[in-house]
Amino acid sequence: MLMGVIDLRQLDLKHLVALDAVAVEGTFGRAADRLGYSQSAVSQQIAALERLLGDRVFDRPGGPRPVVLTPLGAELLERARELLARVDAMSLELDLFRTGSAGKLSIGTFQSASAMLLPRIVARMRQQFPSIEMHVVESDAEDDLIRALATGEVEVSFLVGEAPPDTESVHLFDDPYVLVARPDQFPEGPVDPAQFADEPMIGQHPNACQLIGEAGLRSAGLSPTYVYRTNDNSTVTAMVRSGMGVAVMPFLCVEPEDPRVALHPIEPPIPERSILLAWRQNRTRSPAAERFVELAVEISRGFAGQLRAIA
Amino acid sequence: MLMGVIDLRQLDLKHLVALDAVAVEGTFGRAADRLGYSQSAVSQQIAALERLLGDRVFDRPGGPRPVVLTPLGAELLERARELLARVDAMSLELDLFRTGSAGKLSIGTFQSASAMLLPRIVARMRQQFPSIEMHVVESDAEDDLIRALATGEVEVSFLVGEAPPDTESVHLFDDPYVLVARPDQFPEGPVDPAQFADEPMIGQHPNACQLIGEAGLRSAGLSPTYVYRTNDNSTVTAMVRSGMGVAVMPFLCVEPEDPRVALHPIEPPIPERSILLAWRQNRTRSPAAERFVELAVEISRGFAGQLRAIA
DNA sequence: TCACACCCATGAGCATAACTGATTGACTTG
DNA sequence: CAAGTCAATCAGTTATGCTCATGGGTGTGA
Repeated sequence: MLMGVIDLRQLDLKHLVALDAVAVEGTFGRAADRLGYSQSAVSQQIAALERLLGDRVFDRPGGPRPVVLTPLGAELLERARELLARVDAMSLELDLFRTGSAGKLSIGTFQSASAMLLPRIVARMRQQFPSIEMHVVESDAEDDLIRALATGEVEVSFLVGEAPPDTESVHLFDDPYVLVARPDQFPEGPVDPAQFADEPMIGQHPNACQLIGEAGLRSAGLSPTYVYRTNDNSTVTAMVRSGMGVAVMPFLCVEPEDPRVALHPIEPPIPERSILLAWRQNRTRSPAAERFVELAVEISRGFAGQLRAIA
Repeated sequence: MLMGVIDLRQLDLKHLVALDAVAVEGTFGRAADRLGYSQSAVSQQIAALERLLGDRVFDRPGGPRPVVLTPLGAELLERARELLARVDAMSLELDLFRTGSAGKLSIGTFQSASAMLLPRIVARMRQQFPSIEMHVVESDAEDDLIRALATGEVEVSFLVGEAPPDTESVHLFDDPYVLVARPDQFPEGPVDPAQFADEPMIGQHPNACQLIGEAGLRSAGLSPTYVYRTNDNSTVTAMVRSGMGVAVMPFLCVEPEDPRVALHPIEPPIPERSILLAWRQNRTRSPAAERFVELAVEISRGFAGQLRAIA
């Protein structure tokens, strides 16, 4: 940080622009015209530059002959142009960033959100803002996501349940738990928890969704016994299909188009799983994050409609 | 050149330094202490930055909590640090250039100078200033060299004879023409031009050195007939050795250690060839060029002594 | 050779930008 | 709720940057 004789940090970028203009025009006066200054101003700007460098940057032959760069001036100009180009590039990049058409966005998510919700949002983002670079951090441990949010590792994160402290969030929708069973196992329509109280259960390894679901079942009076646990949702349905048992899963987690299993609303319902999108409280969000939130809300509305259709 | 919303060319580098300090310290006040400003000043500097960008670069939570970068601020800081590093590098580079310990130097030269003089100077330069990058332009047409000097393609150039207009120069030494003959051809010591008036001559294709030499011979009353011309000096001596003829060459051009040819001063002498080092008049020379001139003078003095020894 | 044209440097005057110091208001914490 | 911390802001001063006018130095053409 300690500089030698020259410390260009005191430099004014205007002076470099003036240097360039004079070098091109060959005359302080014409350069001044071009820049909209008086000749005197340009003279003083170049003088300031030379004071900073400790040496002349132009030879002034006097009379009507044009001024010419000294070797030092030529070295400086070469670097100055590069620097100004860099500054212009910065202006552009930051402008793009500010308007949200470029930038980086890190997103926290968990399995079911990344399975059903995230792909649609990401697809829309990539289509509307192709220059936004997205990075996804997935964890099924809610704590990880909250921590990532707090450290800034992710700027927004999908979460389940209540908004943690120091965050703001939007509620996206409530994801009801549904019963997944063999097609012939129950008549179409709602099923009472009592009807499958004795069925062996298929489920995920304990994570936020799973635990909330189990708590819901217990509060409905059931004591479910799990005969198989896997975090792979298609394996869950496969197990149901094979007759090993039934599953109670968030609607988001099941592939609704699979004709080989039946989905039943649970009636009376067990508490829904609230899906929300959270970010740090009182922090300015990047425009990219704003867009992401907007899109998430919009797409979630579509999901909510879908949910009403089966519930 | 027309900027969008943001034009960082109006930016003051001090503001970027302040941005960095605040980001590191977490507080306007501590950043101010570090920078030697008042808290108010830093506050205003950041405000100026934000005015320029059109958006906040820090979130100010209020109270004793530290300020934190907004996403835009983080993007800016990343680029700002890069830019400041570049500026510091520029300071260093220009300082090295200014003191002559680094830089570029283009040198104009012609055959005999590049054969005998240039290697020694270049060697000393490379040894004393290893970071100076030298570029040599060689031409046996004096006009080319003068033109290169005028356009700035070379900053200094070796020349023969008189200094052209618009140049300054130092006289390095006078290079006498010597007779190159077979060892048994003449008795050791000076030879009168009349003694080899009828000998067939070996010489170079017409260039500055050669023409000056021929003119000298003619003014001494000779009408030399050339039976072989080559620009390769060792071929000239080889031809002399083979008995094809004798050569009159600038002393600089002959390899003085070759025992298979004899060198004779010419007495009365034909006009010497004045060797000088020239540069553009009234132009600031780069420190590298100054060093080069100094070294050239110094080394030429050694040559002059060597010349006196045989003349 | 002399007047002229051209061009940069410089000084005076002025506007504005930048900094200091003191104060205010917002917010957190004990 | 009081104390402490911190950024914003206001007023006042200093410094900087600009314009205008002028001076000096250097080629150029009558």
